Amino acid sequence: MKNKATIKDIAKYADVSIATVSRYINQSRQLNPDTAQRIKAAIEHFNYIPNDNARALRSKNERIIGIIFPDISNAFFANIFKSIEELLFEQKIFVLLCNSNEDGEKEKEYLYRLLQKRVDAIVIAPTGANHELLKEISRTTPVIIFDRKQEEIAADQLYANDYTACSQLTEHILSRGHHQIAYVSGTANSSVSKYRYEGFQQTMAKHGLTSEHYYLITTQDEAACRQEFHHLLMQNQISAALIPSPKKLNWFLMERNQLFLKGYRSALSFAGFATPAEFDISEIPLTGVLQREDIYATKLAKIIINRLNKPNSKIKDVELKLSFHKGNSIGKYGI
Amino acid sequence: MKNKATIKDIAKYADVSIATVSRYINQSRQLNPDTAQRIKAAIEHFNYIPNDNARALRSKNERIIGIIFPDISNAFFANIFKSIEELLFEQKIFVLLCNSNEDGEKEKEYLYRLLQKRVDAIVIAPTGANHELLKEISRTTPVIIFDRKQEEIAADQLYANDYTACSQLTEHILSRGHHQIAYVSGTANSSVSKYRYEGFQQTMAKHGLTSEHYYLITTQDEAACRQEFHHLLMQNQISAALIPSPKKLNWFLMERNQLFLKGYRSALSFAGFATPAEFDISEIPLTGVLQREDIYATKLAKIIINRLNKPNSKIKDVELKLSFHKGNSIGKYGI
DNA sequence: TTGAAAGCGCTAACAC
DNA sequence: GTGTTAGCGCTTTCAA
Repeated sequence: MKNKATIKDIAKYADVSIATVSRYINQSRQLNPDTAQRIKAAIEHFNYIPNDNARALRSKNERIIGIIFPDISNAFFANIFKSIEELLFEQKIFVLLCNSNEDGEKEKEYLYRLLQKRVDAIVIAPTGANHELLKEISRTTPVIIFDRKQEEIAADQLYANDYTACSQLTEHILSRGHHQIAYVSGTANSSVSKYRYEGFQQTMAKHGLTSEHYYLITTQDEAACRQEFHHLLMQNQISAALIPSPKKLNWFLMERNQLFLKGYRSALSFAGFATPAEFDISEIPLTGVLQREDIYATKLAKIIINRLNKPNSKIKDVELKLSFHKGNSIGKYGI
Repeated sequence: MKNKATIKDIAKYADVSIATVSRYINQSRQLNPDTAQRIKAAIEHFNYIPNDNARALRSKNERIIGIIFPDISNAFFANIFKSIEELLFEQKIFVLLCNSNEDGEKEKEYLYRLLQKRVDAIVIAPTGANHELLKEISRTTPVIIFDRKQEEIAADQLYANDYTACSQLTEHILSRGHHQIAYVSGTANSSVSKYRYEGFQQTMAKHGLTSEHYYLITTQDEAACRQEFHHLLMQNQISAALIPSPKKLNWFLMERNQLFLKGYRSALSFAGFATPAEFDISEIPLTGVLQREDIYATKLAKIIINRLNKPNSKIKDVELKLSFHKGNSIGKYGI
């Protein structure tokens, strides 16, 4: 590939200095119409496109951020990305998208690489493995922690009221008479899973129900997890399942549909955390906590853009209040 | 945020020249162990991280590519991204992910911005609106055209045998006796949709079936499209539906499940193009063309990496041969 | 309104 | 082994 034209080529061709060309490009000063015309012609002649990196090196304004998500094929994160991308595009901000794959080492490596690229900010839904590193980075580079709250880090954070929401959901299940409950653990180590589980556990404890009264499913693997759901739907011991993750709830609904279509009607009640997609595909009105990606995305984009424009503004710590929808998927116990 | 340390700071602190620091960082030469030790200490003292942009400016090696996809929330593209990201990560290549949203203007703007960033390559599943621009860009920057073949552009291309695969699928439907068929159009303007439609249409024509013998659904909007599917499933005029897009096939399966669960058993046969996910969620073995994202991704990554390492190597034009799976979703006509 | 020159943070050729 | 120096492509004073 041949070398691209530089500002020098333009200057020489238009018979002006490079400073003048720069002024033309940035429209930072009035130029003699004649000069401007010559520069314009030169730019067209060479198909000149300014080098943004050289520009950034000089003027310290990258207009690039890095986003580290644990799993971009997870519809929740994919939808978040899509939504904020739109808002960032308008602000002429580029995104280096990184997939940590829930792997602490990979996440760490990405953090270093993003720092080398001198991104204007790092948005991250952290694995939890690099807590100290994030704390340190946040002292010199804007860090925005998304979805998974990190305690004791002085950075913008946006997360949900996971503890409370899950606690309320548990209360509801109990109020319908269920006392043998299956609980499906979320991603290991993530704060989201932790808080939701605490919400569940402590609410159970409040009602005198200990770990003997619930059945914990900790499998993360899709096939194995669906196998567990299968068993759950076929038996009668456990009367309700609490699935506090849209992705796993989706698997559950798939599994349930399969059985349903084969003619098996399970009596198992269920509830969980869901995005609009799961509410949509469930044929029975879902009882659960709705996580609207568009709301997350709008708030997240706002925080990002604000941080870039006002690097020294006060740190934001936003807890999204998720609302709890009462459907029919939790039946009255025994009926 | 305070300014980051530069190579100068390190040099001064370690009492060496910046060249020596550079050598230490790049391990490009043997250093006196003592000197190396002092530099190491200085780097730790300042928490120094080299500026990759300055480096790239000098040595012309960005190790960044741009990817423009039409819809990253589409599971097909999200999975492709996830898979190639893994391979690119190993090669220390960053990705600027751009969502064209099927919008030609936005795509055009992204193309210019990527050129300004001097990306090493542009990977694009084009809307089709910027054909000429792409042709021009491909003369100076490596362009890799994915999924949607663009005629007459001298760039690496990876796409599927859409015409043939869809033609075979149509043959199969006809061989089972169906002659009143619904065809669901894909994305407007995309070459994928075009070739698949031609495959369908010409195969129909070969059997003497013209546009009177099939019912075309062109809606792109999700709700409206599902509404159409609903009608289709409830009536008896049309006996088979051909849905040549995983995304829409997914909507179709959802709609079908809803009806099924409500007790309605539709006699409609159906087939389409599907990723493993759709094969998985369909309770009846699906008849259709399987699009394995992992295969696309592996080939795509290989092309990208090869192009970056050998910019002048011969242009690759790869047609993926999609295989056609015979399930049970196309019943024998009248049964 | 324009040009000359310094310099952003780094690499690489050349010298010692 | 290490330092000096030029320069990547651009912006931004400072002069004129």
